[in-house]
Amino acid sequence: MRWSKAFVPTLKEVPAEAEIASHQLMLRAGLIRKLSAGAYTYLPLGFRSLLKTVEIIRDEMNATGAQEILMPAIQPAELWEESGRMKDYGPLLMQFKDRAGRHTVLGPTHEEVVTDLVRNHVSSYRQLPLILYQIQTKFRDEIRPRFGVLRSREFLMKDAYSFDVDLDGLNRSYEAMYRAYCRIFERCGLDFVVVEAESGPIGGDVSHEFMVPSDAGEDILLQCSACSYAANAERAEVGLPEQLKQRLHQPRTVSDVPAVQKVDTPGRTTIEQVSAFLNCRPEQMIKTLIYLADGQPVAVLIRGDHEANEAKIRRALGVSELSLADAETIERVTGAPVGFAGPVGLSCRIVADRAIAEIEDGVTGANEADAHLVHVVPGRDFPWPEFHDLRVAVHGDPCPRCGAALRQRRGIEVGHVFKLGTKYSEALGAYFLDAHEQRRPVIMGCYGIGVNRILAARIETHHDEHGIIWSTTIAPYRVLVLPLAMQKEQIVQTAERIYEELRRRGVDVILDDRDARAGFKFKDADLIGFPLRIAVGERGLKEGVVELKWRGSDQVQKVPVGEAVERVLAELDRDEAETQRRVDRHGPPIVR
RNA sequence: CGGGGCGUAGCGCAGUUUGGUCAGCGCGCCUGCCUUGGGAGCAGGAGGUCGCCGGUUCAAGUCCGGCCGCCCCGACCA
Repeated sequence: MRWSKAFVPTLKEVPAEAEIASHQLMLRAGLIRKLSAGAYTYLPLGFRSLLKTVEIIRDEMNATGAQEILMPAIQPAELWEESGRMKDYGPLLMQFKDRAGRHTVLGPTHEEVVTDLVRNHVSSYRQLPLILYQIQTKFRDEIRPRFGVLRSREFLMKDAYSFDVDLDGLNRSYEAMYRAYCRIFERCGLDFVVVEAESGPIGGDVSHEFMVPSDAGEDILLQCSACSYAANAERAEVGLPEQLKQRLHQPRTVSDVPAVQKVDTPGRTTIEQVSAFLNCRPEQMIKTLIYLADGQPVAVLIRGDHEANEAKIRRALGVSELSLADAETIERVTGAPVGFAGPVGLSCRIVADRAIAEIEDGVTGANEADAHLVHVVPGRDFPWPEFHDLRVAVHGDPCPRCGAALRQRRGIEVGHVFKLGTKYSEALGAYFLDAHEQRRPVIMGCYGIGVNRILAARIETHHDEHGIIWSTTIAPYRVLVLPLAMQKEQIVQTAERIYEELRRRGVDVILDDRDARAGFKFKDADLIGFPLRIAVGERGLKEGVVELKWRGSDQVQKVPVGEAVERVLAELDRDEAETQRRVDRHGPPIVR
């Protein structure tokens, strides 16, 4: 490509709308432009990177035996009613009625459509296993699109779906996808970690996320400082030290805590307000949350400085529906308005996070308006409750595997794999006949990659004050030939020769043939971040050399003009081999 | 959806408090000269219904009302 003919609108100044590095650089380097909130045009350079990423994904997916298909973005709403997901996915769906009045949605994901396909065309165990995938635009009416392409309303997703006859088959498919994902992200030049995850509205029980650690990430992950445990904060378990474990079975007898005392706390309903008003620490407070668990009120006790984890509560209670109770229910259950609930004298079921067992002299709501209780001792003033891990894990908590401290960091989710089981096959009726003529639901898994996010994550984690630092694998062009002065015949001719020869040898290369000053071209080159730069200038030519420089390095290699092309090819080969080594270094996946 | 901020030329911004030489600056763009190893210099020039609609006023970018768009924070009693 000749730069003079290319549509590459770079920006010297940072657009006001962009806050994080990747967003700013994608705009400045002329990779994307915004149409409206969460909707972006990919310009030629950005689109090249996107397509290269797609090709890597396709290559690795095909290598697993998965088969590529393309499903419609337009989906009948009935399918979503049928799967039961209209309810919990509803607000996220872009919906419309077509001219015939048919309720239609734009696909945010394709479990329904692919399961419909399979139920209609797979009826025998002989047709399984099967993995189908597609790379397609997804639509989600996000609450708040943000950070450029990191959370957008329209984005490119690779979604794969596996269909197996039994759990062993599912495990094999899952592992194959997991392995392929590691290879894909490694090839794209991402530093990623795999974490245990909550499956959310997709459903299923086992799930892993592929995270690129970065402060710009929206997810919080907890990683053990000693062992290999890593999990999304939504999922992370809190380790149980032996000492605390003992205590859970046997309330300590405390003799030096005075009797419970009721104190006035007019209008103080939050932990902050009460702790400030009564001058106590949030760690002393017993937060009492009234939930409706499958319609039944349950009081959940959480230490004041901790946060309840609804997924954990749901699992601990063994219920499918869980939500915080409405004001009316709270008043009925506790006898007090919202903000004054406490476990003392409460008649409904009570479950507590394990940290409650360590409170010796607690503060909690009095189940009476404008009043709290102090000197509350669990086991003395209210029955010793059942204990579970019910809170969100935080930095410093013990690892559930080895007890070492968990470290907290933020991460960008680039991929997610789920073991779905039979959620969709049963809801939509995807059955097959096994070898014993038994009718059984297909066992499913699903596997997603946010393609746009790969670009953003790479940039977010690989840039400097001058611009982007691409991996050669997904850079818009791998090589830039940069003649320093266009009015010097010899410079232009040399640059042209190298450019043409590289093209002939199959290298994707761009020639900056713009009649601009050298400094200007250098700035653009660094901003976009073409990995390998060949500068052709008067100074070098006097010695018969051109200058080779990798974007991420300070080293400039002087190479005789005649050897330039071979050297570039050798450098690219070396780089490729290095990538391959990194990919191969990934051993068997950590699938639990 | 709640809170906060913003909307003036392609980009970044000033001007709005106190209505009236208030259509401005820098970058970018065009023309010419000059320059050519890290976003040069000089001269000339093009480009804006001041987000939209309505109101107040002799007069509105500026005041009032409504709407739209964009960005950031936060979302289900703690």
